[in-house]
Amino acid sequence: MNATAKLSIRASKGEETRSAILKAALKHASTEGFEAITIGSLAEKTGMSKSGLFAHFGSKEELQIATLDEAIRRFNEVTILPALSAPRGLKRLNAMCDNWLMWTTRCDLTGCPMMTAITEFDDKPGAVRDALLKHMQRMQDSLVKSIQMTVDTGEFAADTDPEQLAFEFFGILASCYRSRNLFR
Amino acid sequence: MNATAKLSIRASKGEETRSAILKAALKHASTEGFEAITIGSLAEKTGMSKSGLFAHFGSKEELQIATLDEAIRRFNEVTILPALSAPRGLKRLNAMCDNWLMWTTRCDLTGCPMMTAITEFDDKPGAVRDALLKHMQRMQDSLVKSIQMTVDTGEFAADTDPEQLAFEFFGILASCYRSRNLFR
DNA sequence: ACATAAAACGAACGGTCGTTCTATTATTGC
DNA sequence: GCAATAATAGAACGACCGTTCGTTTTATGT
Repeated sequence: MNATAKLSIRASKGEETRSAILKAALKHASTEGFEAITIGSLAEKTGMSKSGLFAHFGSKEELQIATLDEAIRRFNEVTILPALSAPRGLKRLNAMCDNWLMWTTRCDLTGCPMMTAITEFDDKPGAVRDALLKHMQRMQDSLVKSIQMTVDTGEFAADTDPEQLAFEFFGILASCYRSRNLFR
Repeated sequence: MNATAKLSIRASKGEETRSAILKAALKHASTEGFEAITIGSLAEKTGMSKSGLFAHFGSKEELQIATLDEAIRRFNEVTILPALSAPRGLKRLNAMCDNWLMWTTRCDLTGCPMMTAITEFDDKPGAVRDALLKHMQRMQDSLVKSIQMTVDTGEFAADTDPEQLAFEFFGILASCYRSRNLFR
């Protein structure tokens, strides 16, 4: 009779271990990459057997996609959602950017899994790349929308190109992450 | 009696095949990553045996470093060196930047091997990371030096921070490569 | 042309990979 | 509490990994 068992509504055992696996997988992917996720090492890290862990996903590709989904879920949780409580316009945009720069730290990750995923899969057609593209476009949309709102409130010049600004922001962000990890 | 045999000075057979291997390795690394270079697939691609290819490097790590060196060699060949024929200052900087954006295409590569290497090894201590760091700092130095010259000629404001500008340039460049590969 | 050295091969090694079975153990709904 | 069911374990698989070794082929210097 442990603490979680007392909760009236609780995830099934399977879902619990599944999310524990994904937590470990994400942590690994953020530093070593998604291709570096191996069933064996992940099983060892979670104290499971290879086959037991494998059964949750059915294939390595599915595991990679699930890990990518988990990354996005956590990203939204600590970056997009909290920013929505700030008023529309520059304040919200600022909050979003601040959260964005901090999100890996807040999720206890070393590198940014999205950046890693992009360089790993941008040239590799398949289901993982498709999922990645979908996620990236959603992220970009969130950013563009926030910029557009800041234009609408008059805090940004009316002739601002939200798409272009979002593009530049991505670049600076990439630079920050790169130099942070490469040069410490 | 083929064409190359007629040349009075010519690389030894070993050096020839070695550079052929590195050419294939670089092409592979640029799209799939340096960790994805396997002795077996590379041997097949070059029409050699695994052991014959392996003998040229002694270890996979040495092969990765040699491939990284080859990338830098080619980068300098098509980016830095040609720019030096332009007069110091803005013209040379411009030439350098133009070449930089085109270098992977000119070397018949799909992605940028340096960008790939960074995300693969920034968190992975070892000889490859050490070599990478050395190369990256040299690249950055070249850029900073060219910016400094442009300040010296008066074409950039005297209070320009070359380091900061170089940093931003790297970011924009990363964005260009990313969107080019991810969104085509 | 020939001795020597360099280069390339082929087979084998212990490991690890992702994946597939079957069997066992926990959890769940009634 | 007891079936039904989900979750996990264990062993084995073929494939490929990086690496070693002994042999054979090829290039080199004289």
